[in-house]
Amino acid sequence: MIFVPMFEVFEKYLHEFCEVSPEDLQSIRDTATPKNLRKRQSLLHDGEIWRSICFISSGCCRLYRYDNDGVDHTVRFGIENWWISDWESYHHQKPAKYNIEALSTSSVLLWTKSDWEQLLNTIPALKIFYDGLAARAYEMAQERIYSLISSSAEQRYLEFQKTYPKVFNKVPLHMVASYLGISRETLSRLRKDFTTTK
Amino acid sequence: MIFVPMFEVFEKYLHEFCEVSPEDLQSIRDTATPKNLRKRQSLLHDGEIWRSICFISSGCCRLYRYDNDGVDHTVRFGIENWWISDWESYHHQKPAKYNIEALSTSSVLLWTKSDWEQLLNTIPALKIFYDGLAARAYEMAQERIYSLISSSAEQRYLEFQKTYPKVFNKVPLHMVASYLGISRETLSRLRKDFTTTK
DNA sequence: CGATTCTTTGAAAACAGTCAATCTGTGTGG
DNA sequence: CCACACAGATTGACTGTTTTCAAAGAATCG
Repeated sequence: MIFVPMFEVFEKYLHEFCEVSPEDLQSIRDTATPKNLRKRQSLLHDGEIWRSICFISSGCCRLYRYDNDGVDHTVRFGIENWWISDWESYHHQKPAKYNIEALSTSSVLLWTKSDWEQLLNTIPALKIFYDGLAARAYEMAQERIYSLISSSAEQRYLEFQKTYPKVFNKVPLHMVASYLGISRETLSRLRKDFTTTK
Repeated sequence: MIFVPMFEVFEKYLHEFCEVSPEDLQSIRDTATPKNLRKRQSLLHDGEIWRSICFISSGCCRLYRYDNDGVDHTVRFGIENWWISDWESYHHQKPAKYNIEALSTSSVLLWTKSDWEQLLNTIPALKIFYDGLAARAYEMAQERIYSLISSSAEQRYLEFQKTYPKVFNKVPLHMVASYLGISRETLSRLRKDFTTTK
């Protein structure tokens, strides 16, 4: 069982942002379920209910959704030290519209909704940390919306590469294209333009 | 002073989602600052720090941002019973990248950050309500991102009209175009297509 | 090495942006 | 009450970008 190193990553992460007592940390540890994922393994299928919150200790995942034509669209990536969830399904405990899968071998920590809520209720520092996390997620979403309505595909590509280099280096280009809202062919041609004009 | 009706709107709204005692409600009322806005009046200029949270009692506002070419992009609308803020500026108390203005005669209620935090700390029900509000805002943002990366301009237009009819009917079309990430001319032509083919 | 998966390329068609002009409705001042 | 200004919406002609479809090259993995 590769339990310990996985939790160590989380513990180190948590200590950076949040002061919790050793006892509280123990509670957090006790309620966590570690899970190892192979490449392409699914964590959530649309239609299911997402019952946990999920911290990525290592590897890379994505949140995506199929449109009416069966084409999938990458809404969000997650790498180590990120959280990934379908918040809508989680908050309302209703069937998910989104899917989550690992893009490479990954390990994650899961807490059930009730356990996590319990932790938030009993550990004020964790609640404060978590609220800040949600606030930042919203800010990032707004920034992305602004980018999508105001910038060209080329600008968005460069911005993504610059802002999330670690993610960029871990995911296939056709998923970057999907994330940017353009076709893989267009992305390919944009990249070609850079190398020929520069 | 048109103080009372403005707060009545808020009170009615709050009661729908949140149970607070009369005393708590009084605290909330006491710390609110009402403000009337004329059409085009600004609530926040980029570069300033957004120091309050803002509830719209009546009228219509928008959150927008200028790009490097000086073109403005509407990131969000707000009408009665909505909140409007630059959360990034609010949370970190740093200069705003966004602007907020009234699109028609509007009245809003403002709470300073410290007053609001005080209220959240002393009124658990308000805190729970507020957390839920933030969660829903995030879900809506994610839905919008999905729409922007997966749907055509035409689909996004119809979707917006259907999902937010009240907003749609209050704002000029060129701002709808800006919100959808297309030019006003393109929007105008999309609309023309509907009337000729149907 | 054979089979996926990922990326690139080409050509045509669909789509969206720009610029400039016009049209429409609203409200204001003379 | 009219004339005018102004903001908002539309249109035309043109240009530029993006998609689509089909095919072919890389790269990766068992």
